[in-house]
Amino acid sequence: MAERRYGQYCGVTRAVELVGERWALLIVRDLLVGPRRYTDLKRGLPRIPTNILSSRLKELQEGGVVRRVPLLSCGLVYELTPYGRALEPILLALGRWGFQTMGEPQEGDVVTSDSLTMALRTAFRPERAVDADYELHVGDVALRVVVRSGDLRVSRASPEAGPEADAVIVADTGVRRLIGGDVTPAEALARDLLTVVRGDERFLGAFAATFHIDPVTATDTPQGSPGHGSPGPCDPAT
Amino acid sequence: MAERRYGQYCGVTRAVELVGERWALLIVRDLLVGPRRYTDLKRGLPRIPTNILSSRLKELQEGGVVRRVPLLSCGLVYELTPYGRALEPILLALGRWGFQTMGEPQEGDVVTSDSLTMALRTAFRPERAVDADYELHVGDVALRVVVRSGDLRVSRASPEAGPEADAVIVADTGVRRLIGGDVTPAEALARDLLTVVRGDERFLGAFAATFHIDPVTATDTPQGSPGHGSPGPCDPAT
DNA sequence: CCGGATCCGAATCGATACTG
DNA sequence: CAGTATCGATTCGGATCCGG
Repeated sequence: MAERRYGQYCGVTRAVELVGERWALLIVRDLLVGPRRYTDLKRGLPRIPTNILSSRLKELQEGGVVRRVPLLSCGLVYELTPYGRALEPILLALGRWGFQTMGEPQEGDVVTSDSLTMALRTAFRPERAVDADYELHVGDVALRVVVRSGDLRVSRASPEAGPEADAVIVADTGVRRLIGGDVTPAEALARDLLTVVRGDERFLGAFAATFHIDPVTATDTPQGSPGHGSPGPCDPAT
Repeated sequence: MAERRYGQYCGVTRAVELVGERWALLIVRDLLVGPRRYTDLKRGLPRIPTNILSSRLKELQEGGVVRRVPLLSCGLVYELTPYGRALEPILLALGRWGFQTMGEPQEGDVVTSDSLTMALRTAFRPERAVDADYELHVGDVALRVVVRSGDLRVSRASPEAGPEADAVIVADTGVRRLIGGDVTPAEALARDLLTVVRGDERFLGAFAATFHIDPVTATDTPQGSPGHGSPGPCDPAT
């Protein structure tokens, strides 16, 4: 099980050797939410084969990204090492980047608690954040989302204790267009992309201000430096 | 050739579906330096099978990451779309992350012009940059590295025109320890990790100030939020 | 239930050869 | 220069099984 190498002495190469294998970054994504048991990971990644999960965890441990922590008489959990946690800004940026071309969900796609939590983190704008307390339902995931003084805290919504949040938003995948700015809160309500089942509908404005991802933001360097130009002095056609 | 899906409706998932396949991010890395021909990419990725390069380029085009641009009577090049270029900060961060655990080169590892260029970009500190003009040799790659008023420009060193740069640094892979801060410029010279074949050796101090990657920088959130805690109220052992 | 290990067919990857 | 074709080696996916 020697790790598959690319044969280059380079930081990017080393990085993709550590976390570039199939499923690895999704495991890291879930572990960024918190330590997880083997079974939690399996539930959060419904289509991962168990032998692959097992291999990845082993490789991530060898790479110093993940640590295996036994709990006193309670089984064990996997958690990120400090080195693994340093991937957080990278995964948030990757999530923002991928968000922009997500389109509509494909048949069979699921939304998991951890992926939705990370999605909210990627979209969170501390500088525009409006204090509020939401309960957000997407698919069959229900999260409690508390925004307070520029800080975001996401946890699972407790099923029994009902009337706690300021607003309960039910938004099966339509929340993407709100966060992406494709629709205004009013439009989203009018087109029934989501509903506010309890609390003032105006909390939707606060939500849209707090969670937002704008389209692209490419660095507009004029595409590469000259001097590397193997292409030479030819103009692009069209 | 249907893209291999993970079955999750999530930004990170979408991102790894677009650029997570083997070799894809290394292709993007090279294209971040500038538009490249098929053959350039092949030379820059010596161990990529040509059919894989072909497949990846096709997939990256379908994903809107790469564009195929015919040159007037001069063949064609691949270049990043604006969406693809938006990966630049992510690849730079990944490069910094991987850099920290690169260790010594393995047998057969190569350093390519594009990978070294990107490595310099990942390590570049505009705020500490000292204006200078280097010629940097690593392996059989020779780059011209010009730092001027907080700006970095890297190009291939022209083999014939010799005496141009302020200093010529020859540093087969030892430059990693200098950039990583493992050694001071003086130590690097004393231990013969690199040599300054022309120009004042003090340019090495400028170089080390300008190009630097420090160890880790993990966000020190106390490891995940409570409320997600399936692990429950058990203390970690040890 | 938890934490995997094992087995096997299907898909992908790697290496080389070949072509317009 | 810019790929396609072929084929064996690996890896992945899906299912089952097993010890605590």
